[in-house]
Amino acid sequence: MTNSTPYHHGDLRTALIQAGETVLQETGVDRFSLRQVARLVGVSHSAPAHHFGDANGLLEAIAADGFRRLLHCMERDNSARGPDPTQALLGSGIGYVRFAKSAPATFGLMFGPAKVQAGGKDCDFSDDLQEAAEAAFEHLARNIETLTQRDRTQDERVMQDIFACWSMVHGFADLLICGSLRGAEDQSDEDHLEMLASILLRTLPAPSA
Amino acid sequence: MTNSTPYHHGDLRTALIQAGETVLQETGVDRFSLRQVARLVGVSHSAPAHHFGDANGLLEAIAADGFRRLLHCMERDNSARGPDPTQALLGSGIGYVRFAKSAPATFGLMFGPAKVQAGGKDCDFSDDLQEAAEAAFEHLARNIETLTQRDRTQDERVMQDIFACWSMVHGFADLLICGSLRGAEDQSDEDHLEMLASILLRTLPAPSA
DNA sequence: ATTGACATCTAGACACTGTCAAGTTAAATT
DNA sequence: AATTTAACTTGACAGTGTCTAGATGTCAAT
Repeated sequence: MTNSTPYHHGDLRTALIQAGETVLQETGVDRFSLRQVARLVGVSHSAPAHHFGDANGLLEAIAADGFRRLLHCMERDNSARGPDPTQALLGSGIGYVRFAKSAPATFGLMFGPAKVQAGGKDCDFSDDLQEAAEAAFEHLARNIETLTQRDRTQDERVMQDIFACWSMVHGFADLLICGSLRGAEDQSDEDHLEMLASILLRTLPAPSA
Repeated sequence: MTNSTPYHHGDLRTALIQAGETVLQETGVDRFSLRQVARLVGVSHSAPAHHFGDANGLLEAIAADGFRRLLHCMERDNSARGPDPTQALLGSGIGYVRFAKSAPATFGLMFGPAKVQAGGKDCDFSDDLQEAAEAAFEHLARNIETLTQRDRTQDERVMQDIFACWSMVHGFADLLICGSLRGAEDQSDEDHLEMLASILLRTLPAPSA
């Protein structure tokens, strides 16, 4: 039945997430409105509440989706750089920044005020979020392990390497997004990524020959 | 005239900034409300608009104040570590993170969606913000210059050193705030700072002897 | 096929928000 | 002392999140 306005939207949940992300990018987090998302999809204003409960519920779902796409970006650029561990890790970092620039609002949401540990009544969304976030972390951790050829459960230094690398890439992405990297403003996107690569190379732990 | 409710609040502007920061920390950015700030100070709901115009105006003023306090924290821990350039720079980084943990909501605001380049009708607040932000940047830049004994206008590598150092410290602070540094969750605040110091030490450019 | 349980969505209401226009009061200027 | 100017209040409007109750479709069991 292809009625003009069917009572049951086929797959409202994912449609809301998609529309929500659109609204998020266009209007920013502060102007984000559940009702506007509902309007965009073409459902009543309180339909989203039934799927995501709270307004944060939708944002959490968007953030979880963001983490999955972040992981995808990292994996993509990681394997695009060939088998060398250093180059692969460099690729992951570049993918990280590339994603942040492609969806800055979502990126800010993912690492914004900690909604993860909020965990209200419905913890399933939070669980989904946490799972997606950890998957992205695992990708980075494994890459550093293969680079240093050490196990993070055996050697404490590996954890420090992970944090160091992650902090650098994340900070670079965040500062780039909010426009604080003044001197690099007039440069192109590729210049940014190249710069990240060069400063990352100096930070990366030397590969255990 | 110390009347109970004088018509003219002595110094409403700074009172609003102070109360605004309190509300920001307690309720988060999303639940931040101009009216609540006005209520807390004890003025009418539209009094803030007269001082800051937009709602973003107050947030910008809070952010500018945050940058000044950030600089203060950096300078404090910088000189507390003695004259050695490496130790001094380390202190600045520690001060950076210390501030971020003491006022996470303000910190998130400062590096959030770029309001700086918004620059609506009243650009004075934005100018103030930009000025305060650049002052903090200058502190870091000068410290790296004295460490490497190079001029950033003469040598391009200095700019890369600055970005590398800043990215690392900023990323560490941001990840720490949003609770993404899982392995370091059970540790105390001092442990966090110590860890930052050790991973920073490996990143910092070697002092030009 | 009918029934009833269930998930999905709508409609209306409430308190709250930001912002605008107009009015009121105090202070500063002349 | 009169008038301009700044500081603040009051009231109104549209928009928002969320709650409650009701309408509509779906599906399994009888």
